[in-house]
Amino acid sequence: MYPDDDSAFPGDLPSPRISDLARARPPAGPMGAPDYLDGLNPEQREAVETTEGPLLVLAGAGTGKTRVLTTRLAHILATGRARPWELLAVTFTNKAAREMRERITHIIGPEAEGLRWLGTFHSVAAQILRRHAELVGLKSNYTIIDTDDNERLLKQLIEAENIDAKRWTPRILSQIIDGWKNRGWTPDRVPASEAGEFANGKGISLYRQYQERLRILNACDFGDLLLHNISLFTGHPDVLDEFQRRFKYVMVDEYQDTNVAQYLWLRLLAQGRQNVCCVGDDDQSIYGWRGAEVDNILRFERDFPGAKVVRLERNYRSTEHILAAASGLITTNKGRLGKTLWTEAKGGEKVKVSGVWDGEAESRLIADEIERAKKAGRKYSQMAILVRASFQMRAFEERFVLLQIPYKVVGGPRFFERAEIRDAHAYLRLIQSPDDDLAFERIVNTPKRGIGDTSVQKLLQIARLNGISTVEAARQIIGSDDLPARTRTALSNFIRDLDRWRSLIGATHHQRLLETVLEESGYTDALRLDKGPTSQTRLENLKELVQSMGAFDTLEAYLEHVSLVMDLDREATGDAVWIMTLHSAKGLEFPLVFLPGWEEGVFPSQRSMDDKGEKGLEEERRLAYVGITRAREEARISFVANRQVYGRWTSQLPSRFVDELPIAHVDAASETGYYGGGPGMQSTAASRWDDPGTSAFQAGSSYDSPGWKRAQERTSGFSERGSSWRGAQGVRGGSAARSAPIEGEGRLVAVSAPTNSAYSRGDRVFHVKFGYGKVTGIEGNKLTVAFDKAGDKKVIDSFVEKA
DNA sequence: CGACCGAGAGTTTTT
DNA sequence: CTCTCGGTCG
Repeated sequence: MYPDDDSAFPGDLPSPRISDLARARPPAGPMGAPDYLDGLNPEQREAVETTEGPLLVLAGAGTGKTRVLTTRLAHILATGRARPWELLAVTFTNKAAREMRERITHIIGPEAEGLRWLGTFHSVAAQILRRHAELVGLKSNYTIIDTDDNERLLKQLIEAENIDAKRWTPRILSQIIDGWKNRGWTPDRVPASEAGEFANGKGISLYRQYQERLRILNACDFGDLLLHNISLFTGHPDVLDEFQRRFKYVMVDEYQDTNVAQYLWLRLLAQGRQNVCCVGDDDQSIYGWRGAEVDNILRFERDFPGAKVVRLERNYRSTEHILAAASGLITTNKGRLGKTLWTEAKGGEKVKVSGVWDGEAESRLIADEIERAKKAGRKYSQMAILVRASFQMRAFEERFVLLQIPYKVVGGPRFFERAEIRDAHAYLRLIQSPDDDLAFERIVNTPKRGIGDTSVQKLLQIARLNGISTVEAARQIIGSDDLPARTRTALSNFIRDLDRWRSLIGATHHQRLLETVLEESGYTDALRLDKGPTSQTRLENLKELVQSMGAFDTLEAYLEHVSLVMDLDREATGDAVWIMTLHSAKGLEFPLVFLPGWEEGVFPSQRSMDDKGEKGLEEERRLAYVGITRAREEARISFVANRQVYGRWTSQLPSRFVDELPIAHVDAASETGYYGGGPGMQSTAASRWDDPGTSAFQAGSSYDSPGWKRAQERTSGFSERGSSWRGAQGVRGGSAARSAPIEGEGRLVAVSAPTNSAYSRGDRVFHVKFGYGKVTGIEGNKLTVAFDKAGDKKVIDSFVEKA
């Protein structure tokens, strides 16, 4: 897992102790302590003031993590322990880095501008690599390629190997290679056991070829930034030493999301002085699927002997019920470092759980609640719908359009990933550096100018054979008779245009330059003629792109920026409900949060469980934890009995996570009539939520009460045995007698008794969505029915009636 | 070169 | 179901 754990690294370097610490006096507040320490709780303050030696800050959701991080940085600067350029502070996203910089500026003023090494892992690594690129076989003006270029490159390699590119797609290979890079493996380090991952063992060889192509192109992908840094440090101890000395203090945000390569990188840099502070929350590790290793945080104390661990457990965000519901849920996970969040915000609303008939009813329910909340004085922007997967968003969007509720979808295709933006960038890149072959390939025939694929292939071949750039190959071929005259003319015109545009650099402002290029190349004209539904938006995107370039002095500066910061601050839109995935909600908070789709297979996602088993399930559970803890005042969970997935109706079971919520902090909302979704279902007699005496989590009870312990010991999912949801539905189908509440381990549990089902095999039944069918199997209150039209389905008996 | 058709897929997202 | 991709035909 951790390659060459110790052997690959140079031995510990002398760690010079800073003897003249803290001579400078920080600005003093009324109590004699510096102002910025005011209002920190004791744990936060300890984390801030523990500047020397390794420190792990376990910061639960809403415990003031960012505040600690920024105050700590400010404290180190204010006490004169280090100068801004001697601090290394890494985050995962540009947004986090920006926010941190802003907040530090707020505390210490303009001195924060000197924090050159505050940034994302990738931007810091890119800076380091620029200085020493030649030591890993690159030039310092190397380009950073995006996933698009990456896949196109791989496609060429796959095809050159005569591998079936349908079975073994560039995307799959790209992901495999990325996974290897995330684990810190260069081609010669990939273990043989991984060889079978792609096209019968051709993966490693393709990886090697890919790296070779990148080197020739003087380019790297995102993973390379870290990997090249690691090779640089391990291969050149003097360079490592330089950076170890430079970085007096190292700080890492969201440590639970680091992958192995990032971990190795950090460990190399922090090894010298040992002044490393990692902040994270193992319970919020939700990026395992892209290489994050929770292990990194779990093993911190082993990697840095003598490490101090500070737990931030006081939550400032959510009310007691929300916190308790989330905490109860997450305790089902094993292998946690363990935290017990608490709050002074007692009471508040319980977490509301509602079950409804289908997706449409769910969107109707949530839209209604949003309107009601709006009437009660909440702003739309205080409410958010957090879904597991983006396909769930549509139902809400449709409903909102109908009711004219303003909403804003976060995520989706990002600005810099749109084709038209990439095309524009490719033009700029090619104008800037004529040997950017990837850019050339991208736009040589965009818009269509009569240079087809065959011609391009020929150009590539010539370029490869002669070791020249594709543009150079094009120049040569124009003078030959190797291509049809028409194509040569087109190519010649294109090259002529490129040269002309290039001559404008410096003379013309880069904003104007891009406009000229887009006009003269025919790009905008082609878009204007395009009658597709998106062409208008694309034109607007291009305008916005031109706009965004204004913030940069030169074209070069702009291009350097976009390759690393694939993110654009869009102007804030007005008051609107947020719709986003749980993943993109991490780090955010809202007074009112809706969590729809809590059904087995949707959330937890079937695929996560299939692919990663128990580990995948635990990550899903952490995602649920993240979801609930986004809520400040109210969290509303919902699930449906029937859902249309890819046009097929499927009957759904409530998520096991619903069952894992501690009863005392949950409200089944049966009194409001939601819990059944229809008339006659308002008062669900035997909902397990209603019983007050069974909770391990009652107000005032401590987490180590006997009931709590029992809840922790409970292992298997409740929905295996039946759930109150079915019990609730039972009322409708007249099958209440079949679902009897029983007392089990201190919990009131509705379990179906399999013996007395109202149906038997062979019965003809009718289902509202599926139509007529015949019962072929009975399992508790779940029936297997062979429907005449819809085929075999598992349904809950209360959803069918005798035909 | 462009328009049309059929097959296949179809979490989560950053840099 | 809906979208994207690739292939084929005119």
